[in-house]
Amino acid sequence: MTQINFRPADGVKGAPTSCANCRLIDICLPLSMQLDDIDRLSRIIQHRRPLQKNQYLYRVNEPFRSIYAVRSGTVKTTILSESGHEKITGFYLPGELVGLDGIAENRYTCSVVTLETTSVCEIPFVQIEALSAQMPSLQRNVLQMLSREISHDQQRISLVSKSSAEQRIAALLVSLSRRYEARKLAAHEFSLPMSRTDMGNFLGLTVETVSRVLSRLQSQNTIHLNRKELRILDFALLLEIAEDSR
Amino acid sequence: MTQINFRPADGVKGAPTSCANCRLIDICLPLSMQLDDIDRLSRIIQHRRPLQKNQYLYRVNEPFRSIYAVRSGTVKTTILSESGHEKITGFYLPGELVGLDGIAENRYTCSVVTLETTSVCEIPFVQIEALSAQMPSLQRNVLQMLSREISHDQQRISLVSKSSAEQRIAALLVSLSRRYEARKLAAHEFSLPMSRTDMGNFLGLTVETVSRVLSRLQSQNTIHLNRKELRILDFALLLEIAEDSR
DNA sequence: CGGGTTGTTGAGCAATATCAATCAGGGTGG
DNA sequence: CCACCCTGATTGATATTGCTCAACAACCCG
Repeated sequence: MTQINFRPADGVKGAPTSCANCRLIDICLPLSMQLDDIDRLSRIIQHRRPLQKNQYLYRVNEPFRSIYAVRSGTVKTTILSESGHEKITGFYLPGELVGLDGIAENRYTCSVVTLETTSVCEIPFVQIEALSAQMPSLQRNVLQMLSREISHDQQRISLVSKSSAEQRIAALLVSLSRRYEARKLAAHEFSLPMSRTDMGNFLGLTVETVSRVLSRLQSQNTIHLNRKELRILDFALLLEIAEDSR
Repeated sequence: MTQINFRPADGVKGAPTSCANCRLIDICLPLSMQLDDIDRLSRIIQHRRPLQKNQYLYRVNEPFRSIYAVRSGTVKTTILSESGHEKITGFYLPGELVGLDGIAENRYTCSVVTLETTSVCEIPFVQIEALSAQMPSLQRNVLQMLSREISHDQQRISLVSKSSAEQRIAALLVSLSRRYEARKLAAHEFSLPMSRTDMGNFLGLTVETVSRVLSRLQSQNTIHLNRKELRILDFALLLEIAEDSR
Protein backbone atom coordinates (compact mmCIF):
# COMPACT_ATOMS: atom_id res chain seq x y z
CA MET A 1 0.00 0.00 0.00
CA THR A 2 2.10 2.89 -1.15
CA GLN A 3 0.19 5.86 0.21
CA ILE A 4 0.59 8.74 -2.12
CA ASN A 5 1.06 11.98 -0.22
CA PHE A 6 0.57 15.16 -2.09
CA ARG A 7 1.26 17.35 0.86
CA PRO A 8 4.82 16.51 1.82
CA ALA A 9 5.52 19.56 3.91
CA ASP A 10 2.64 19.59 6.32
CA GLY A 11 2.31 18.62 9.90
CA VAL A 12 -0.49 17.06 11.88
CA LYS A 13 -3.66 15.91 10.21
CA GLY A 14 -6.22 18.66 9.92
CA ALA A 15 -3.64 21.35 10.53
CA PRO A 16 -3.88 24.41 8.29
CA THR A 17 -1.80 23.93 5.18
CA SER A 18 -0.79 26.14 2.36
CA CYS A 19 -1.89 25.28 -1.14
CA ALA A 20 1.48 26.63 -2.21
CA ASN A 21 3.06 23.49 -0.79
CA CYS A 22 0.63 21.13 -2.41
CA ARG A 23 1.89 19.24 -5.42
CA LEU A 24 -1.59 19.41 -6.85
CA ILE A 25 -1.68 23.18 -7.05
CA ASP A 26 -1.23 23.47 -10.79
CA ILE A 27 -3.52 20.57 -11.45
CA CYS A 28 -6.68 20.70 -9.42
CA LEU A 29 -6.98 24.46 -9.35
CA PRO A 30 -4.88 25.68 -12.23
CA LEU A 31 -4.98 29.26 -11.13
CA SER A 32 -2.83 31.78 -12.83
CA MET A 33 -2.62 33.95 -9.82
CA GLN A 34 -0.10 35.74 -7.73
CA LEU A 35 1.28 34.04 -4.71
CA ASP A 36 -0.62 36.22 -2.26
CA ASP A 37 -3.76 35.13 -4.02
CA ILE A 38 -2.81 31.56 -3.43
CA ASP A 39 -2.57 32.41 0.22
CA ARG A 40 -6.09 33.76 0.15
CA LEU A 41 -7.22 30.55 -1.43
CA SER A 42 -5.34 28.53 1.15
CA ARG A 43 -7.28 30.12 3.94
CA ILE A 44 -10.50 28.98 2.34
CA ILE A 45 -9.66 25.38 1.69
CA GLN A 46 -10.40 23.02 4.51
CA HIS A 47 -8.35 19.91 5.07
CA ARG A 48 -10.46 17.16 6.47
CA ARG A 49 -9.39 14.06 8.25
CA PRO A 50 -8.79 11.16 5.89
CA LEU A 51 -11.78 8.95 5.28
CA GLN A 52 -11.55 5.20 5.62
CA LYS A 53 -12.55 2.87 2.81
CA ASN A 54 -16.25 2.72 1.92
CA GLN A 55 -17.16 6.00 3.58
CA TYR A 56 -19.48 8.49 1.97
CA LEU A 57 -18.00 11.89 1.26
CA TYR A 58 -21.54 13.06 0.61
CA ARG A 59 -24.80 11.53 -0.43
CA VAL A 60 -27.27 12.29 -3.16
CA ASN A 61 -29.75 15.04 -2.24
CA GLU A 62 -27.65 16.39 0.59
CA PRO A 63 -27.46 20.19 0.45
CA PHE A 64 -24.59 21.35 -1.67
CA ARG A 65 -21.91 23.24 0.19
CA SER A 66 -18.50 22.37 -1.16
CA ILE A 67 -16.58 20.90 -3.98
CA TYR A 68 -13.79 18.50 -3.12
CA ALA A 69 -10.38 17.81 -4.57
CA VAL A 70 -9.12 14.29 -4.04
CA ARG A 71 -5.70 14.66 -2.46
CA SER A 72 -4.82 11.01 -1.98
CA GLY A 73 -6.80 7.84 -2.45
CA THR A 74 -9.70 7.28 -4.84
CA VAL A 75 -13.45 7.77 -4.84
CA LYS A 76 -16.34 6.67 -7.00
CA THR A 77 -19.49 8.61 -7.85
CA THR A 78 -22.74 6.68 -7.80
CA ILE A 79 -26.30 7.42 -8.76
CA LEU A 80 -29.37 5.52 -7.71
CA SER A 81 -31.68 4.19 -10.38
CA GLU A 82 -35.41 4.35 -9.78
CA SER A 83 -35.38 0.67 -8.96
CA GLY A 84 -32.92 1.34 -6.16
CA HIS A 85 -29.93 -0.11 -7.91
CA GLU A 86 -26.64 1.72 -7.47
CA LYS A 87 -24.74 2.61 -10.61
CA ILE A 88 -21.17 3.88 -10.70
CA THR A 89 -20.69 6.84 -13.01
CA GLY A 90 -17.00 7.53 -12.48
CA PHE A 91 -13.79 7.03 -10.57
CA TYR A 92 -11.82 10.03 -9.31
CA LEU A 93 -8.09 9.94 -8.72
CA PRO A 94 -5.81 12.33 -6.83
CA GLY A 95 -6.02 15.80 -8.29
CA GLU A 96 -9.53 15.31 -9.64
CA LEU A 97 -12.62 17.16 -8.44
CA VAL A 98 -16.01 15.97 -7.29
CA GLY A 99 -19.12 17.84 -6.26
CA LEU A 100 -19.53 20.07 -9.30
CA ASP A 101 -22.88 18.44 -9.98
CA GLY A 102 -24.31 20.09 -6.85
CA ILE A 103 -24.19 23.67 -8.08
CA ALA A 104 -27.24 23.49 -10.33
CA GLU A 105 -29.89 22.44 -7.81
CA ASN A 106 -28.00 23.36 -4.66
CA ARG A 107 -27.89 19.71 -3.70
CA TYR A 108 -25.79 16.86 -4.89
CA THR A 109 -27.18 14.68 -7.65
CA CYS A 110 -24.90 11.76 -6.91
CA SER A 111 -23.13 10.17 -3.97
CA VAL A 112 -19.39 9.88 -3.49
CA VAL A 113 -17.84 6.85 -1.79
CA THR A 114 -14.18 6.21 -1.00
CA LEU A 115 -12.58 3.15 -2.55
CA GLU A 116 -9.66 3.20 -0.11
CA THR A 117 -8.37 5.51 2.59
CA THR A 118 -8.78 8.90 1.00
CA SER A 119 -8.11 12.47 1.96
CA VAL A 120 -9.71 15.43 0.26
CA CYS A 121 -9.53 19.18 0.30
CA GLU A 122 -12.91 20.75 0.90
CA ILE A 123 -13.58 24.01 -0.87
CA PRO A 124 -16.75 25.75 0.35
CA PHE A 125 -18.55 27.05 -2.67
CA VAL A 126 -19.82 30.29 -1.16
CA GLN A 127 -16.22 31.20 -0.56
CA ILE A 128 -15.31 30.45 -4.15
CA GLU A 129 -18.13 32.66 -5.30
CA ALA A 130 -17.18 35.50 -2.97
CA LEU A 131 -13.53 35.33 -3.89
CA SER A 132 -14.19 35.02 -7.59
CA ALA A 133 -16.27 38.18 -7.49
CA GLN A 134 -13.03 39.96 -6.61
CA MET A 135 -10.80 37.86 -8.83
CA PRO A 136 -11.89 37.59 -12.42
CA SER A 137 -9.16 35.05 -13.09
CA LEU A 138 -10.64 32.73 -10.49
CA GLN A 139 -14.07 33.09 -11.99
CA ARG A 140 -12.73 31.99 -15.32
CA ASN A 141 -10.98 29.08 -13.65
CA VAL A 142 -14.15 27.87 -12.01
CA LEU A 143 -15.89 27.84 -15.35
CA GLN A 144 -12.96 25.97 -16.83
CA MET A 145 -13.09 23.35 -14.11
CA LEU A 146 -16.73 22.68 -14.85
CA SER A 147 -16.17 22.69 -18.58
CA ARG A 148 -13.29 20.26 -18.25
CA GLU A 149 -15.50 17.94 -16.27
CA ILE A 150 -18.02 18.00 -19.10
CA SER A 151 -15.32 16.98 -21.57
CA HIS A 152 -14.21 14.19 -19.27
CA ASP A 153 -17.77 12.97 -18.94
CA GLN A 154 -17.96 12.70 -22.70
CA GLN A 155 -14.83 10.62 -22.67
CA ARG A 156 -16.48 8.39 -20.07
CA ILE A 157 -19.57 8.02 -22.22
CA SER A 158 -17.46 6.91 -25.16
CA LEU A 159 -15.61 4.52 -22.85
CA VAL A 160 -18.57 2.71 -21.38
CA SER A 161 -20.47 2.53 -24.65
CA LYS A 162 -17.74 0.64 -26.45
CA SER A 163 -19.07 -2.51 -28.01
CA SER A 164 -17.04 -5.32 -26.49
CA ALA A 165 -16.01 -6.16 -22.95
CA GLU A 166 -12.37 -6.26 -23.99
CA GLN A 167 -12.58 -2.78 -25.48
CA ARG A 168 -14.23 -1.33 -22.42
CA ILE A 169 -11.77 -2.83 -19.99
CA ALA A 170 -8.76 -1.89 -22.09
CA ALA A 171 -10.15 1.63 -22.40
CA LEU A 172 -10.60 1.88 -18.64
CA LEU A 173 -7.02 0.80 -18.04
CA VAL A 174 -5.77 3.28 -20.62
CA SER A 175 -7.81 6.03 -19.01
CA LEU A 176 -6.42 5.28 -15.56
CA SER A 177 -2.89 5.09 -16.94
CA ARG A 178 -3.15 8.45 -18.67
CA ARG A 179 -4.63 10.13 -15.67
CA TYR A 180 -1.86 8.87 -13.42
CA GLU A 181 0.61 10.04 -16.01
CA ALA A 182 -0.95 13.49 -16.04
CA ARG A 183 -0.41 13.56 -12.28
CA LYS A 184 3.26 12.65 -12.74
CA LEU A 185 2.66 9.24 -11.26
CA ALA A 186 3.74 5.92 -12.69
CA ALA A 187 1.64 5.43 -15.79
CA HIS A 188 2.44 1.78 -16.48
CA GLU A 189 2.52 0.36 -13.01
CA PHE A 190 -0.13 1.19 -10.48
CA SER A 191 -2.69 -0.30 -8.20
CA LEU A 192 -6.25 -0.69 -9.45
CA PRO A 193 -8.15 1.23 -6.81
CA MET A 194 -11.53 -0.37 -7.42
CA SER A 195 -12.86 -3.90 -7.04
CA ARG A 196 -13.67 -6.09 -10.02
CA THR A 197 -17.31 -5.68 -9.08
CA ASP A 198 -17.00 -1.91 -9.31
CA MET A 199 -15.29 -2.15 -12.68
CA GLY A 200 -18.13 -4.33 -13.89
CA ASN A 201 -20.78 -2.02 -12.50
CA PHE A 202 -19.21 1.00 -14.19
CA LEU A 203 -18.67 -0.77 -17.50
CA GLY A 204 -21.97 -2.63 -17.62
CA LEU A 205 -20.34 -6.06 -17.33
CA THR A 206 -20.50 -8.90 -14.83
CA VAL A 207 -17.66 -9.57 -12.41
CA GLU A 208 -16.94 -12.85 -14.14
CA THR A 209 -16.48 -11.18 -17.48
CA VAL A 210 -14.18 -8.56 -15.98
CA SER A 211 -12.12 -11.26 -14.37
CA ARG A 212 -11.94 -13.33 -17.51
CA VAL A 213 -10.96 -10.44 -19.76
CA LEU A 214 -8.23 -9.38 -17.35
CA SER A 215 -6.95 -12.95 -17.28
CA ARG A 216 -6.96 -13.05 -21.06
CA LEU A 217 -5.06 -9.76 -21.33
CA GLN A 218 -2.57 -11.20 -18.91
CA SER A 219 -2.12 -14.46 -20.76
CA GLN A 220 -1.51 -12.43 -23.93
CA ASN A 221 1.22 -10.52 -22.10
CA THR A 222 -0.55 -7.23 -22.58
CA ILE A 223 -0.72 -6.63 -18.84
CA HIS A 224 0.54 -8.28 -15.71
CA LEU A 225 -1.86 -8.37 -12.81
CA ASN A 226 -1.32 -9.56 -9.30
CA ARG A 227 -4.48 -9.05 -7.34
CA LYS A 228 -4.82 -5.26 -7.72
CA GLU A 229 -1.27 -4.46 -8.75
CA LEU A 230 -1.26 -3.73 -12.44
CA ARG A 231 1.68 -3.52 -14.78
CA ILE A 232 0.99 -2.54 -18.36
CA LEU A 233 3.39 -4.52 -20.49
CA ASP A 234 2.25 -3.40 -23.92
CA PHE A 235 0.54 -0.03 -23.75
CA ALA A 236 0.36 0.32 -27.53
CA LEU A 237 -1.52 -2.94 -27.82
CA LEU A 238 -3.82 -2.04 -24.96
CA LEU A 239 -4.62 1.22 -26.69
CA GLU A 240 -5.23 -0.58 -29.94
CA ILE A 241 -7.64 -2.96 -28.26
CA ALA A 242 -9.42 -0.03 -26.63
CA GLU A 243 -9.79 2.00 -29.80
CA ASP A 244 -10.21 -0.75 -32.35
CA SER A 245 -12.75 1.05 -34.48
CA ARG A 246 -16.31 -0.17 -34.97
CA MET B 1 -42.58 16.73 -40.59
CA THR B 2 -44.13 18.87 -37.93
CA GLN B 3 -41.55 21.59 -37.51
CA ILE B 4 -41.54 22.76 -33.95
CA ASN B 5 -41.26 26.51 -33.78
CA PHE B 6 -40.27 28.00 -30.49
CA ARG B 7 -40.34 31.53 -31.75
CA PRO B 8 -43.93 32.03 -32.82
CA ALA B 9 -43.89 35.80 -32.91
CA ASP B 10 -40.94 36.58 -35.08
CA GLY B 11 -40.56 37.57 -38.65
CA VAL B 12 -38.06 36.74 -41.30
CA LYS B 13 -35.28 34.25 -40.71
CA GLY B 14 -32.21 35.83 -39.18
CA ALA B 15 -34.13 38.90 -38.12
CA PRO B 16 -33.45 40.20 -34.62
CA THR B 17 -35.73 38.58 -32.10
CA SER B 18 -36.45 39.10 -28.47
CA CYS B 19 -35.75 36.35 -26.01
CA ALA B 20 -38.86 37.55 -24.21
CA ASN B 21 -40.94 36.05 -27.01
CA CYS B 22 -39.14 32.75 -27.03
CA ARG B 23 -40.92 29.84 -25.44
CA LEU B 24 -37.56 28.53 -24.32
CA ILE B 25 -36.76 31.49 -22.14
CA ASP B 26 -37.37 29.82 -18.83
CA ILE B 27 -35.74 26.63 -19.92
CA CYS B 28 -32.50 27.22 -21.77
CA LEU B 29 -31.46 30.26 -19.78
CA PRO B 30 -33.43 30.12 -16.56
CA LEU B 31 -32.54 33.61 -15.57
CA SER B 32 -34.23 35.23 -12.67
CA MET B 33 -33.83 38.67 -14.04
CA GLN B 34 -35.84 41.73 -14.72
CA LEU B 35 -37.34 42.24 -18.12
CA ASP B 36 -34.90 44.94 -19.12
CA ASP B 37 -32.14 42.49 -18.37
CA ILE B 38 -33.75 40.06 -20.74
CA ASP B 39 -33.59 42.77 -23.34
CA ARG B 40 -29.89 43.12 -22.75
CA LEU B 41 -29.52 39.41 -23.22
CA SER B 42 -31.60 39.52 -26.36
CA ARG B 43 -29.23 41.94 -27.95
CA ILE B 44 -26.40 39.50 -27.41
CA ILE B 45 -27.98 36.37 -28.75
CA GLN B 46 -27.55 35.80 -32.43
CA HIS B 47 -30.13 33.98 -34.45
CA ARG B 48 -28.52 32.04 -37.22
CA ARG B 49 -30.07 30.68 -40.34
CA PRO B 50 -31.39 27.14 -39.87
CA LEU B 51 -28.94 24.40 -40.72
CA GLN B 52 -29.89 21.55 -43.01
CA LYS B 53 -29.55 17.94 -41.94
CA ASN B 54 -26.01 16.60 -41.47
CA GLN B 55 -24.37 19.99 -41.17
CA TYR B 56 -21.69 20.72 -38.60
CA LEU B 57 -22.53 23.41 -36.09
CA TYR B 58 -18.88 23.31 -35.11
CA ARG B 59 -16.05 20.82 -35.24
CA VAL B 60 -13.66 19.51 -32.65
CA ASN B 61 -10.64 21.77 -32.11
CA GLU B 62 -12.26 24.80 -33.64
CA PRO B 63 -11.69 27.87 -31.49
CA PHE B 64 -14.40 28.26 -28.91
CA ARG B 65 -16.52 31.37 -29.33
CA SER B 66 -20.10 30.60 -28.45
CA ILE B 67 -22.46 28.27 -26.76
CA TYR B 68 -25.60 27.33 -28.61
CA ALA B 69 -29.17 26.66 -27.58
CA VAL B 70 -31.06 24.31 -29.84
CA ARG B 71 -34.22 26.15 -30.79
CA SER B 72 -35.79 23.59 -33.10
CA GLY B 73 -34.51 20.35 -34.51
CA THR B 74 -31.93 18.02 -32.97
CA VAL B 75 -28.17 17.66 -32.93
CA LYS B 76 -25.70 15.03 -31.84
CA THR B 77 -22.29 15.53 -30.28
CA THR B 78 -19.50 13.31 -31.53
CA ILE B 79 -15.94 12.69 -30.53
CA LEU B 80 -13.26 11.09 -32.63
CA SER B 81 -11.42 8.08 -31.23
CA GLU B 82 -7.73 7.80 -31.90
CA SER B 83 -8.46 5.21 -34.55
CA GLY B 84 -10.55 7.76 -36.40
CA HIS B 85 -13.87 6.23 -35.50
CA GLU B 86 -16.68 8.62 -34.68
CA LYS B 87 -18.55 8.06 -31.46
CA ILE B 88 -21.78 9.78 -30.50
CA THR B 89 -21.79 11.08 -26.93
CA GLY B 90 -25.22 12.67 -26.81
CA PHE B 91 -28.35 13.93 -28.51
CA TYR B 92 -29.60 17.46 -27.84
CA LEU B 93 -33.23 18.45 -28.19
CA PRO B 94 -34.88 21.89 -28.37
CA GLY B 95 -34.06 23.91 -25.29
CA GLU B 96 -30.81 22.09 -24.61
CA LEU B 97 -27.35 23.62 -24.80
CA VAL B 98 -24.20 22.57 -26.59
CA GLY B 99 -20.72 24.03 -26.63
CA LEU B 100 -20.06 24.16 -22.90
CA ASP B 101 -17.14 21.77 -23.39
CA GLY B 102 -15.24 24.50 -25.22
CA ILE B 103 -14.71 26.80 -22.26
CA ALA B 104 -11.91 24.84 -20.64
CA GLU B 105 -9.38 24.82 -23.46
CA ASN B 106 -10.83 27.63 -25.51
CA ARG B 107 -11.60 25.18 -28.26
CA TYR B 108 -14.32 22.61 -28.69
CA THR B 109 -13.55 19.07 -27.61
CA CYS B 110 -16.32 17.52 -29.67
CA SER B 111 -18.18 18.15 -32.90
CA VAL B 112 -21.86 18.93 -33.25
CA VAL B 113 -23.88 17.66 -36.22
CA THR B 114 -27.52 18.30 -37.03
CA LEU B 115 -29.81 15.28 -37.29
CA GLU B 116 -32.48 17.22 -39.12
CA THR B 117 -33.12 20.81 -40.10
CA THR B 118 -32.15 22.67 -36.97
CA SER B 119 -32.05 26.24 -35.82
CA VAL B 120 -29.99 27.44 -32.90
CA CYS B 121 -29.42 30.58 -30.89
CA GLU B 122 -25.77 31.49 -30.75
CA ILE B 123 -24.57 33.10 -27.54
CA PRO B 124 -21.05 34.54 -27.82
CA PHE B 125 -19.22 33.62 -24.67
CA VAL B 126 -17.24 36.83 -24.26
CA GLN B 127 -20.55 38.62 -24.08
CA ILE B 128 -21.81 36.28 -21.42
CA GLU B 129 -18.69 36.90 -19.43
CA ALA B 130 -18.91 40.65 -19.79
CA LEU B 131 -22.57 40.74 -18.92
CA SER B 132 -22.21 38.38 -15.99
CA ALA B 133 -19.54 40.60 -14.49
CA GLN B 134 -22.29 43.19 -14.11
CA MET B 135 -25.03 40.73 -13.24
CA PRO B 136 -24.25 38.35 -10.42
CA SER B 137 -27.46 36.45 -11.06
CA LEU B 138 -26.33 35.67 -14.59
CA GLN B 139 -22.99 34.46 -13.35
CA ARG B 140 -24.71 32.05 -11.04
CA ASN B 141 -26.91 30.89 -13.90
CA VAL B 142 -23.95 30.16 -16.12
CA LEU B 143 -22.45 27.99 -13.42
CA GLN B 144 -25.76 26.24 -13.00
CA MET B 145 -26.00 25.54 -16.71
CA LEU B 146 -22.62 23.86 -16.65
CA SER B 147 -23.39 21.96 -13.47
CA ARG B 148 -26.67 20.75 -14.89
CA GLU B 149 -24.86 19.47 -17.94
CA ILE B 150 -22.54 17.48 -15.67
CA SER B 151 -25.54 15.87 -13.97
CA HIS B 152 -27.05 15.04 -17.34
CA ASP B 153 -23.79 13.51 -18.48
CA GLN B 154 -23.87 11.21 -15.48
CA GLN B 155 -27.36 10.17 -16.44
CA ARG B 156 -26.03 9.41 -19.91
CA ILE B 157 -23.23 7.33 -18.48
CA SER B 158 -25.68 5.26 -16.48
CA LEU B 159 -27.83 4.92 -19.58
CA VAL B 160 -25.20 3.63 -21.98
CA SER B 161 -23.60 1.34 -19.41
CA LYS B 162 -26.76 -0.63 -18.76
CA SER B 163 -26.19 -4.30 -19.22
CA SER B 164 -28.64 -5.37 -21.88
CA ALA B 165 -29.59 -3.97 -25.25
CA GLU B 166 -33.24 -3.87 -24.23
CA GLN B 167 -32.44 -1.83 -21.12
CA ARG B 168 -30.33 0.65 -23.01
CA ILE B 169 -32.88 1.20 -25.74
CA ALA B 170 -35.77 1.47 -23.30
CA ALA B 171 -33.74 3.92 -21.22
CA LEU B 172 -33.01 6.04 -24.27
CA LEU B 173 -36.69 6.19 -25.18
CA VAL B 174 -37.59 7.10 -21.61
CA SER B 175 -34.94 9.80 -21.60
CA LEU B 176 -36.23 11.31 -24.83
CA SER B 177 -39.80 11.14 -23.59
CA ARG B 178 -38.99 12.91 -20.35
CA ARG B 179 -37.01 15.60 -22.04
CA TYR B 180 -39.84 16.33 -24.47
CA GLU B 181 -42.19 16.39 -21.52
CA ALA B 182 -39.98 18.91 -19.72
CA ARG B 183 -40.26 21.07 -22.84
CA LYS B 184 -44.05 20.82 -22.75
CA LEU B 185 -44.04 18.70 -25.85
CA ALA B 186 -45.85 15.42 -26.39
CA ALA B 187 -44.09 12.93 -24.15
CA HIS B 188 -45.64 9.74 -25.49
CA GLU B 189 -45.79 10.46 -29.16
CA PHE B 190 -42.87 11.95 -30.98
CA SER B 191 -40.52 11.42 -33.84
CA LEU B 192 -37.20 9.72 -33.19
CA PRO B 193 -34.78 12.32 -34.49
CA MET B 194 -31.83 9.97 -35.03
CA SER B 195 -31.22 7.01 -37.30
CA ARG B 196 -31.04 3.45 -35.99
CA THR B 197 -27.34 3.56 -36.76
CA ASP B 198 -26.92 6.62 -34.53
CA MET B 199 -28.84 4.96 -31.72
CA GLY B 200 -26.57 1.95 -32.01
CA ASN B 201 -23.45 4.05 -32.10
CA PHE B 202 -24.48 5.94 -28.99
CA LEU B 203 -25.56 2.82 -27.10
CA GLY B 204 -22.72 0.57 -28.18
CA LEU B 205 -24.97 -1.76 -30.18
CA THR B 206 -25.22 -2.80 -33.80
CA VAL B 207 -27.98 -1.47 -36.04
CA GLU B 208 -29.44 -4.94 -36.31
CA THR B 209 -29.79 -5.27 -32.56
CA VAL B 210 -31.41 -1.85 -32.31
CA SER B 211 -33.87 -2.79 -35.01
CA ARG B 212 -34.65 -6.14 -33.44
CA VAL B 213 -35.19 -4.75 -29.97
CA LEU B 214 -37.48 -2.04 -31.30
CA SER B 215 -39.44 -4.67 -33.21
CA ARG B 216 -39.71 -6.76 -30.08
CA LEU B 217 -40.92 -3.83 -27.98
CA GLN B 218 -43.48 -3.20 -30.65
CA SER B 219 -44.70 -6.80 -30.83
CA GLN B 220 -45.11 -6.70 -27.02
CA ASN B 221 -47.27 -3.60 -27.41
CA THR B 222 -44.91 -1.51 -25.34
CA ILE B 223 -44.39 0.95 -28.17
CA HIS B 224 -45.74 1.53 -31.63
CA LEU B 225 -43.23 2.52 -34.23
CA ASN B 226 -43.79 3.54 -37.81
CA ARG B 227 -40.49 4.38 -39.41
CA LYS B 228 -39.40 7.20 -37.04
CA GLU B 229 -42.77 8.00 -35.55
CA LEU B 230 -42.86 6.62 -32.03
CA ARG B 231 -45.84 6.15 -29.79
CA ILE B 232 -45.20 4.91 -26.28
CA LEU B 233 -48.09 2.63 -25.42
CA ASP B 234 -46.97 1.49 -21.98
CA PHE B 235 -44.61 3.97 -20.42
CA ALA B 236 -44.60 2.22 -17.04
CA LEU B 237 -43.44 -1.00 -18.64
CA LEU B 238 -40.83 0.80 -20.70
CA LEU B 239 -39.50 2.40 -17.54
CA GLU B 240 -39.46 -0.95 -15.79
CA ILE B 241 -37.47 -2.48 -18.61
CA ALA B 242 -35.04 0.42 -18.51
CA GLU B 243 -34.50 0.34 -14.77
CA ASP B 244 -34.80 -3.37 -14.12
CA SER B 245 -32.00 -3.58 -11.60
CA ARG B 246 -28.72 -5.38 -12.19
C1' DC C 1 -7.79 -20.95 12.57
C1' DG C 2 -12.33 -20.21 10.72
C1' DG C 3 -15.71 -17.55 8.22
C1' DG C 4 -16.81 -13.99 5.16
C1' DT C 5 -15.77 -11.54 1.17
C1' DT C 6 -13.71 -11.11 -3.29
C1' DG C 7 -11.85 -13.06 -7.28
C1' DT C 8 -11.17 -16.91 -10.55
C1' DT C 9 -12.51 -20.63 -13.44
C1' DG C 10 -15.69 -23.88 -15.84
C1' DA C 11 -19.92 -25.50 -18.39
C1' DG C 12 -24.06 -24.46 -20.52
C1' DC C 13 -27.10 -21.15 -22.21
C1' DA C 14 -28.92 -16.69 -23.71
C1' DA C 15 -28.01 -12.43 -25.92
C1' DT C 16 -25.70 -9.99 -29.35
C1' DA C 17 -22.71 -9.67 -33.39
C1' DT C 18 -21.87 -11.00 -38.03
C1' DC C 19 -22.96 -11.89 -42.64
C1' DA C 20 -26.28 -11.90 -46.06
C1' DA C 21 -30.62 -11.17 -48.25
C1' DT C 22 -34.50 -8.40 -48.76
C1' DC C 23 -37.50 -4.51 -48.29
C1' DA C 24 -39.24 0.27 -48.11
C1' DG C 25 -38.68 5.08 -49.19
C1' DG C 26 -36.81 9.07 -51.25
C1' DG C 27 -34.49 11.25 -54.66
C1' DT C 28 -32.81 11.60 -59.37
C1' DG C 29 -32.58 11.47 -64.07
C1' DG C 30 -34.68 9.91 -68.13
C1' DC D 1 -44.40 10.37 -64.16
C1' DC D 2 -41.91 6.34 -63.85
C1' DA D 3 -37.80 3.45 -63.43
C1' DC D 4 -33.86 3.20 -61.12
C1' DC D 5 -30.68 3.51 -57.55
C1' DC D 6 -29.10 4.52 -53.03
C1' DT D 7 -29.61 4.61 -48.29
C1' DG D 8 -31.57 2.98 -44.13
C1' DA D 9 -34.16 -0.52 -41.93
C1' DT D 10 -35.67 -5.13 -41.23
C1' DT D 11 -35.26 -10.03 -40.96
C1' DG D 12 -32.97 -14.59 -41.00
C1' DA D 13 -29.18 -18.01 -40.14
C1' DT D 14 -25.12 -18.73 -37.78
C1' DA D 15 -21.04 -17.60 -34.94
C1' DT D 16 -19.35 -15.40 -31.03
C1' DT D 17 -19.59 -13.11 -26.82
C1' DG D 18 -21.02 -12.47 -22.42
C1' DC D 19 -24.25 -14.02 -18.75
C1' DT D 20 -25.80 -17.45 -15.31
C1' DC D 21 -25.04 -20.75 -12.05
C1' DA D 22 -21.82 -23.29 -9.57
C1' DA D 23 -17.58 -24.64 -7.54
C1' DC D 24 -13.54 -23.32 -5.72
C1' DA D 25 -9.39 -20.47 -4.50
C1' DA D 26 -7.20 -16.57 -2.24
C1' DC D 27 -7.16 -13.23 0.80
C1' DC D 28 -8.83 -10.48 4.89
C1' DC D 29 -10.35 -10.04 9.29
C1' DG D 30 -11.63 -11.38 13.42
